[in-house]
Amino acid sequence: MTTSSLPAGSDSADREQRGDLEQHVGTERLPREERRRRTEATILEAARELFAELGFERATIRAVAARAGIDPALVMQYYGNKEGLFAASARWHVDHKRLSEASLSDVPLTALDDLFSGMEDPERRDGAIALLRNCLTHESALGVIRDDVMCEPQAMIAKTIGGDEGELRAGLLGATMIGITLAKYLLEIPAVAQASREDIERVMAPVLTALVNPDA
Amino acid sequence: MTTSSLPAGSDSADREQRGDLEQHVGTERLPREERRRRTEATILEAARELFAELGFERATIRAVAARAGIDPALVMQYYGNKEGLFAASARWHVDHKRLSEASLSDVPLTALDDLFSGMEDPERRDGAIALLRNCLTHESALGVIRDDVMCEPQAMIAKTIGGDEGELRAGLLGATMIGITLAKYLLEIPAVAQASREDIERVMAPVLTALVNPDA
DNA sequence: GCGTTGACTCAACAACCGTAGACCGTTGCG
DNA sequence: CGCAACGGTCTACGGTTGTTGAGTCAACGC
Repeated sequence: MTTSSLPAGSDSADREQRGDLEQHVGTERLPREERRRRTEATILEAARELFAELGFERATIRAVAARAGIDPALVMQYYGNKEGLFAASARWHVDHKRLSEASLSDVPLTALDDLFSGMEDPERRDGAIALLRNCLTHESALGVIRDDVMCEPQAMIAKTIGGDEGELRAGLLGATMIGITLAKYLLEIPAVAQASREDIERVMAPVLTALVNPDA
Repeated sequence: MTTSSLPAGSDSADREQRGDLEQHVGTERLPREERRRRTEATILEAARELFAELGFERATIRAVAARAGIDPALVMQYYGNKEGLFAASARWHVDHKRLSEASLSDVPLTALDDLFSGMEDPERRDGAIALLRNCLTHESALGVIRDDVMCEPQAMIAKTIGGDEGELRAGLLGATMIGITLAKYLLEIPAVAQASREDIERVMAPVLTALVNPDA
């Protein structure tokens, strides 16, 4: 019986917040493997939420465990240390195939589309925000953003653009996309945050076209 | 030399790094007022450097004091608490007059110019980077970025652009500028970081013109 | 049924951080 | 000169954090 009660009076009251998902992973009886998978997923989901909301430093392992309804030590058992937990939490999905197959005139809308669908999919959203939120203050988050999110896609786009300015233009496209993402979803600059996906696409599409295809 | 070694020894051994500016603020004898001003400035400079390099959480008051060559308690005496120190450190200069007087066709280059001159002026650079570095994880840094750096200038630009899309376009201009700044100076995306100021201005000027003045 | 494995908890450690208060020597003023 | 004010240091407290190791109990294979 894994009590869903308060951790009595040990260290300090781990009363973070939540009436959210207080029940421990398995009040129900389950086969070991299935149970393990569920706990792992529960921890990961809690970690993603907190890393996304609070950032790496302020999201404590104790708070993650409390949100997942388990003991802090269990988090260590699953992910080794806080860094490992973060590495498993922060994820960004890039559609390489779609991007490499896009023609020059399709690049702007493809990029915008990838961005929005990623940020508006509840499945991917928290992982992406966790990554973005920490990319300025956390080394490994920066690494993922720089390499997987920026450099790699940029290389493909640069090839599509061509010329000796291809890389620079692709880089500036990436910078612009990051800027819009941050402004809308992290900084929540009103003018951008309140705008609909369609508004932004309509305004930005010709602008980005002027960036990647200046001769058009 | 900006090595940021982590404290190796125990609590009492505050031997951070040395050789840097180890001599205390006044080995020399100075009038009280002058002496006070100098220590204050020294602390602020050390704080700016560390907040810019490491971010708010990882930049400890002990490390700031060590870099300034003084006692940690003195920092508290000058700035009240860590939050106060940060508020005094993180600064962004916006040239309101220049921006409000710019004609529509001048807006792009004015914005780019303000950005670069701010980031390349050693006097303002660290304060700006300290602000940017923490704007995703620190509430008061976010407040300054959102209000003073984004919203306020955007309102002026929106007025210059006019129309019912003015605010959105001004917001997206701001988002783009932030994106380029982060990519070049914080994330250090190679394609953008290695590009010269002139390269970026040349490529982006017509693009930003298409954003703020789509009818041109 | 029984021993073993594995999921999970409990209690604690060691380090570090921001901060407070007592203390010291010099400077400035009457 | 003498005394108050001030710049500055020293020491320590209370709290939080990541992390560990021993221990508990149900699930599993035989």
